[in-house]
Amino acid sequence: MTVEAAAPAAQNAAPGRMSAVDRREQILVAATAVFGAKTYVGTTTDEVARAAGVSQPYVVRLFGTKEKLYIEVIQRAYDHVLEAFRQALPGPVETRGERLGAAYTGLLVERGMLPVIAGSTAMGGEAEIGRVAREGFSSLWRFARDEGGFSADEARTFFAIGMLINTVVGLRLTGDYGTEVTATEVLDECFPDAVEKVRAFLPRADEPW
Amino acid sequence: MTVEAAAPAAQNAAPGRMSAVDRREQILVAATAVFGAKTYVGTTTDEVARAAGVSQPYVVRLFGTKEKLYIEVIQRAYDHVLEAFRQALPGPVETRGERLGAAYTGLLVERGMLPVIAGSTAMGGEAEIGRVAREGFSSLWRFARDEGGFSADEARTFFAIGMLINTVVGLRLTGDYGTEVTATEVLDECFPDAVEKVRAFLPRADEPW
DNA sequence: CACTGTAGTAATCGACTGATAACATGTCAA
DNA sequence: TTGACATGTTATCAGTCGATTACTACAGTG
Repeated sequence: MTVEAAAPAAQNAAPGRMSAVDRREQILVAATAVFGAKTYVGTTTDEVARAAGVSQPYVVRLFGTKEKLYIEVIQRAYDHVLEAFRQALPGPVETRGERLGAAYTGLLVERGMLPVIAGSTAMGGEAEIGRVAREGFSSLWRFARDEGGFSADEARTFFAIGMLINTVVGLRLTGDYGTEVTATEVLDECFPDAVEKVRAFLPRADEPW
Repeated sequence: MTVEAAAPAAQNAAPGRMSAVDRREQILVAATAVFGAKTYVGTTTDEVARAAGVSQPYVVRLFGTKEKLYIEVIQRAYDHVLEAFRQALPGPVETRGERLGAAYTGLLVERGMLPVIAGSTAMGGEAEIGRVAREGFSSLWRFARDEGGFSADEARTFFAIGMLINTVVGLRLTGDYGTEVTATEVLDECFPDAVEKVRAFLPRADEPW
């Protein structure tokens, strides 16, 4: 009704049986893509199921509820960010910000990862989900301060830019690149090193994902 | 089901009849609060109606569809931000950033205004809504560049901080102020001048709004 | 081969929600 | 006053969605 449902149908055609552990991971990957494209409430468990190539009741049974599934999705997303940061940390302090920034935009290759992070930051009002989202953000902040050696002010700037990236991604500004002044300028002048990655991996405005 | 519905029941007890124009504005105010608290898809037209003190069908009839209502809400929100920026612009260049920043956080007094802006930046995937959201963001950017005299780099930093504010608001980090390290640090060290306003007007993590 | 636990589906239900239709009430001009 | 339009409601529907139930099929073990 509100969303022009585009059911993509089993992206990774799932063969016969699979171990529950593998199936869980596969569903989490699919769910990340769908939740990232349609937000938490806008996503149906059926869409997740079809994206993963399984039946809708099976998704529910594996994760209990849609909420629990979403919580696992954002926890996994924050874990991936943290892991990417950790791997990008070693190196000269001068380029530390660029390295971590590149590690963040590098996550664009994992469909829905960044949109899910961005979307989770708007869900502080939900009791359980809000708790997990705050904890996820906090874990990144503490990493930057404790392990990364960022000062409070450096951390502020770093995270601020990260949130701007989230916005660019969320708004699908990349679709207007080259045709609209603001979009072109934001991307071209402000994220010169990321623009290629962003443009390559991001859905355009007219695509559901 | 997913959201612990807390129907606030007619905040501004609407007396008898009202001109359609006033009623529209009243509903837009209420809708801003509800959409801001529960996101677009998470909000029902019935909640908006009860918050405004009218019946659900009347909301639908006045605005056509829920989507059109939401579009008016975010357009109005971006208009308010632009207006606040415009009023805060005159003055010395040195404090320009602080003035505009204060104008932005000052919008916290209008319930849902900032969350609605923040939420709209995640809806680039929706055809109509995405168009309006991109146009809204673009209007702010062009204001900063053309009327505000910001360089591209200054604009980037300014908007990045704004998006970080959105995140703080969306995550309800203010609820953890004083009890959690990250929340306290982000608010205390990074937004020293805004922390009072934020803490005064923002819903806590356990409140729906 | 039989047994058993795990992977998976089809069918279906109850609650919710946006929208519509039909009806009611107030207000103002002539 | 009366008609006519604008303001507003109650009742209700049709579609959607998360969840439950009951069933099926496969794989490994003894």
